[in-house]
Amino acid sequence: TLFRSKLCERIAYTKFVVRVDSPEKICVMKDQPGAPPLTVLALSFKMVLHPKTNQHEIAVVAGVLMPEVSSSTPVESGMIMHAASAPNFVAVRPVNHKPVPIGIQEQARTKTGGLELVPNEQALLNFVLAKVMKLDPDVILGHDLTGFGLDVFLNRLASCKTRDWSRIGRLIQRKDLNAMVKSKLGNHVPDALAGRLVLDTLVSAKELCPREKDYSIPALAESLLNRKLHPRTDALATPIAFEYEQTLNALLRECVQDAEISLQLSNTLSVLPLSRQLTSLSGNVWSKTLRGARAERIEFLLCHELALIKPKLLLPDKLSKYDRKALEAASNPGSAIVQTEEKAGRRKPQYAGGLVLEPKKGLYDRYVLQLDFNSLYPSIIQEYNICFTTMDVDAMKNKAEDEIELPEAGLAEGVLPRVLRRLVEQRRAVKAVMKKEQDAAKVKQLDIRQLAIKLTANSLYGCLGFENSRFFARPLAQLITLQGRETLQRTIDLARDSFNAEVIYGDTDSLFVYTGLEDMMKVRALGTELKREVNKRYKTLEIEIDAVYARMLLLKKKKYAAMKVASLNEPQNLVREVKGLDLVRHDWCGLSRMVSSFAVDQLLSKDLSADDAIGNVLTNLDFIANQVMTNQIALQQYIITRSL
DNA sequence: GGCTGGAGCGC
DNA sequence: CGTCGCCGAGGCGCTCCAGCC
Repeated sequence: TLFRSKLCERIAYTKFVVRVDSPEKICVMKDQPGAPPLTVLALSFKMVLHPKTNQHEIAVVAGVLMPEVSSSTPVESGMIMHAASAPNFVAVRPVNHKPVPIGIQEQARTKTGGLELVPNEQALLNFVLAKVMKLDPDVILGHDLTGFGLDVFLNRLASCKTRDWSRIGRLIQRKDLNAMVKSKLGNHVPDALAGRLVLDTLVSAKELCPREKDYSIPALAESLLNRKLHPRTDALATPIAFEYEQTLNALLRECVQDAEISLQLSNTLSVLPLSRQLTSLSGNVWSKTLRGARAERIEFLLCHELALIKPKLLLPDKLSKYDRKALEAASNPGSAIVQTEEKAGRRKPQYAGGLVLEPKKGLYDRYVLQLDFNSLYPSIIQEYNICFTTMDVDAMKNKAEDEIELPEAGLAEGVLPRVLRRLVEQRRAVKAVMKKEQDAAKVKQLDIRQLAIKLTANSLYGCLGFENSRFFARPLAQLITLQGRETLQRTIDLARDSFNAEVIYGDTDSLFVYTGLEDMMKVRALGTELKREVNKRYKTLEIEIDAVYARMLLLKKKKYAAMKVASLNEPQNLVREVKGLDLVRHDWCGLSRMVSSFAVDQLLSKDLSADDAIGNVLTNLDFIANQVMTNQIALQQYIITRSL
């Protein structure tokens, strides 16, 4: 039944409300007309601290609107530039009861740059609510919205007792917002914004670019958008910046730029098309995919898969911590209840993980060959048909690792192997399209998509070992990592025994072989031969030549640096790769990283003997020490970043 | 000197 | 109209550091 919203009881701010008697009456349309375009509103805030309450208050809001965004195809970059050149609005209010500078007042009067001047925070909040109502965006987008911006916004809406606060979403909500934001239970942003998608580019970037280390706007703008930004202030501004036209103008520009950059990041990463595909893949709710809840995606993926198999199976209950404790207590009535301190951080490991070889430390100056298993854990699940449908997980619950046995050969393919096989097939298809694609931008987007499929496949294993997951099955996780360790060990033994190869290091799914060779053709031949010998032992498991290094400095487990041959056809073209060393860690200052980087460059230099390299390093150390003593190093170079 | 816990990496 | 639900979080391995006994 389709109601005009005004005629029925007010449920939503939308034009129409559709009410369905039963979920069974909902079906998927045949001949889908294609998804309607989305309206996207990028928001950005600047906060100040209230001097007495020490609470965040909102002082500036900027919005950039992008209408007619497709959720199926990536956005062309031209459209973003167009949207960015005209911010939809930027609003500012006086801070600490001091009027904003005359120049800013003048800008607001003449509406230059869409600037709006409002008398106080309450008015600012209402201004935003009115804008959101009018523009009615399907997607509200911004950087760190869920962790900061919208969170503070909701808190301010509550504190200022704003009328009809739920206009920020599409559902009319009369709940007491104050009670909502003050209850300790998690994040209320998505609930408050019911009916709109919340796209937090910080959350998305973390999921889609796991190798990135700095997820701040300037860092992401540089690495993903190739844009170097001017040094900027924090989202938390100082009140004094509101007293001068120049500093306030800079603040306003920054706020608009943050919204614009966030919009560009979302487009570059194709967050909307990608999250929509991921959602279709797992059959969960889109807004949850955007929240980055991987465990829930896997849960839905498996629930749908289980609904298809016959005979039908009961799904495992989803147990909360409380449920699990109650069950535990019921099964051991005599035992005392062990109070486990649940800390927010990482717990102690519950089972053994990957095998890490003790490295043969040193500087290697001839070719090193690196071989990697492709998607080791997903492959193992498929190779050995590991699944709760092929094994009696309950019976193994309290067994030691070496008592857990592999499923018998010849059983029908389990649910987990089948899901993974499908994911692998899809990823292969994406990669095939990528190879044919000429457009570099589209290649990048396809690359992100295949990465996302890979991440989904990899997090399946993670969810088996995750206590709060519906499909938590520690014995399976244990068996998978055990097979991983054995697979790597067998490969090392084979390399040593059949090829007389010197394995100098290996971590979980990789091994590094010192070839002692200087002829690339021979290195490739060895690699190919090793690969063939390993792969013929398995159906699904597959090892590949991951890299060849011309020089390698191996220091410790998970700490090494090497010159990687960029392309096997051009062995002269080398790229530095550094893992785990101080110079890749943010908890060391810039100066330290610089010195460390110089040392690594010297040691890995093709044209230098080790002695000469060491000599240069020592000279450089003296030079830098002198600069430090004579105060010639910028203070910036001494800053370390570390969370507490 | 051994132990523990936290941070931040690697996979 | 308010209450109820009380969730919301992928894994382990390793090094380095601080702090404690």
